[in-house]
Amino acid sequence: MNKTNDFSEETSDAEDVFLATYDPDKYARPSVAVDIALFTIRNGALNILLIERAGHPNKGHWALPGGFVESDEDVTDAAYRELVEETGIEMGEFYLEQLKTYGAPQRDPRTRVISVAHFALVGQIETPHAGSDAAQARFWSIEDLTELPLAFDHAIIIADALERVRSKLEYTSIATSLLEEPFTISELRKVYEAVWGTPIADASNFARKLRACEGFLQPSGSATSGASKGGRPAQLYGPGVNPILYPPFLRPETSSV
Amino acid sequence: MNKTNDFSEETSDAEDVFLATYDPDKYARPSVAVDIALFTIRNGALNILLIERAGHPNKGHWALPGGFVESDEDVTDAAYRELVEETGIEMGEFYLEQLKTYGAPQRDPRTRVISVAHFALVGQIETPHAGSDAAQARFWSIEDLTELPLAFDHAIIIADALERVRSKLEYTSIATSLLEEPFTISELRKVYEAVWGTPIADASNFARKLRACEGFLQPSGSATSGASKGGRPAQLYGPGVNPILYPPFLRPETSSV
DNA sequence: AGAATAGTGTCTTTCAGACATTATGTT
DNA sequence: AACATAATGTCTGAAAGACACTATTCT
Repeated sequence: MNKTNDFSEETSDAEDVFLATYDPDKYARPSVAVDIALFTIRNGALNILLIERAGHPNKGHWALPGGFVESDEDVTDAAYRELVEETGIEMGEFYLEQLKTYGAPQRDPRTRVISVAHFALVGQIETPHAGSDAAQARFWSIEDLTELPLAFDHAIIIADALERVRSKLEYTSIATSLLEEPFTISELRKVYEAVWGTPIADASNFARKLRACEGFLQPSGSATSGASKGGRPAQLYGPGVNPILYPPFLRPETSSV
Repeated sequence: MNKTNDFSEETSDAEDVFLATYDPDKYARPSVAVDIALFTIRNGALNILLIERAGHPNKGHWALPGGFVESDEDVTDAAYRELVEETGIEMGEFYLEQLKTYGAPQRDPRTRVISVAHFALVGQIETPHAGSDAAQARFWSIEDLTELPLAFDHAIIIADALERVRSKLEYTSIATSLLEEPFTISELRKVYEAVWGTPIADASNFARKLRACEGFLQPSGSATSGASKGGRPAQLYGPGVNPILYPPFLRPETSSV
């Protein structure tokens, strides 16, 4: 294994044995894409942004927004870029995290596409216009997805993203990314209820627990006033310096199964 | 967007706008590889399999085993295949799970390689022979890695894999994949101590908690006999039908930070 | 006043963790 | 007998969850 071409040394992630038996067809390079499950709260329900496919295959089915990774671009940077391009929201206005990579060979029937899926969370956002093509873009309530035809393996990606988000609400502050600042603990509780799809039995225990976790919520000092249906004004908060909720607030058992 | 070539429809994971402005250089297809962090227990310590690089770059540095994904192969299947090829262990003798995808553009200085990292757990295993090339393969204790030069971004991958494994011991049965069956609860506890790098304060509470989780351990009915330094024989177990440990057994705080 | 929402007090149950005790084997 | 390891009993404190009660606003 001491050839003089550009690949005389074994590649970083493979061993010499593979280059020794290199077959350009066998190792044809796949396309690498990112798909993003963007969640937001609308009318008290968890929503996800989907794009209707204008062409075959899966014409008329709904797909996650996404795009190809550029040749000199970090994979997660590609996810940020795509989300900004397709929704118009600004960097720093949303939370984004890598979810999982989907690499079944036939997941796209036309050509090999390996997709690095991400999920994103945003507070208020206007409905994005469809892209420069004819595809339609809109938010769908999570509960309505069962009746919606979803493209490719995107139903699985969405299910995995949902489970990840639901799980991370238990022990992190990501729920605050689904709200504008400042927010009340009641508003935050309603986010939890929307994401988990189940009511939290005791609002006062929820609030007490979050307040007890040092640095988790940052009190703004001010409180709500007016414009409500009555009731004592609530303290306003922002996310604190501590993104970890400890002890965690676990989902009711009915929703975790 | 109604051309007549093979890409007249937008691709599954990208939007028409990208194909409309398609630039073959901009969207040059990267190589996609898998890297595997294979853990096992040796002499009571957590070990990881590494391969010494024989060529530049990073000559003499240690790297995770891995290889390229084939053109018609699922990404996770590639990880299984590489592990079997490079270690000789059989399918079903180890646990494997996708970890995370690493896609920084310069992570391999020669060419764009996006790596889908996995981690794997195995019980007893003989030291694998190096591949067909001159590279050396051996297990390293996790504690010795600080002094070891690691190739590319593999130090980060290993750190992420370690954290994932340590975390999943708390609420799943994956630790049993680091043992041969049947095993005693003491042996399982020593796995936890090796992975977490910290002693479990009270062995009896640990055993009681695992036994209390229904279906987590499958009693074999028999017990150890002889070949020990004395002491009451222990019951022998295998992994049960329930892979979730609930309530979880959390790490001592000293090791989780 | 009455409704609505925010927040506190407190009790019960569950569980983590410490530690003492019993059980059963080897040397 | 002495020792080693396995397993049980029991106590304390932390936390979850239920629920009664107080606080402060709007209509």
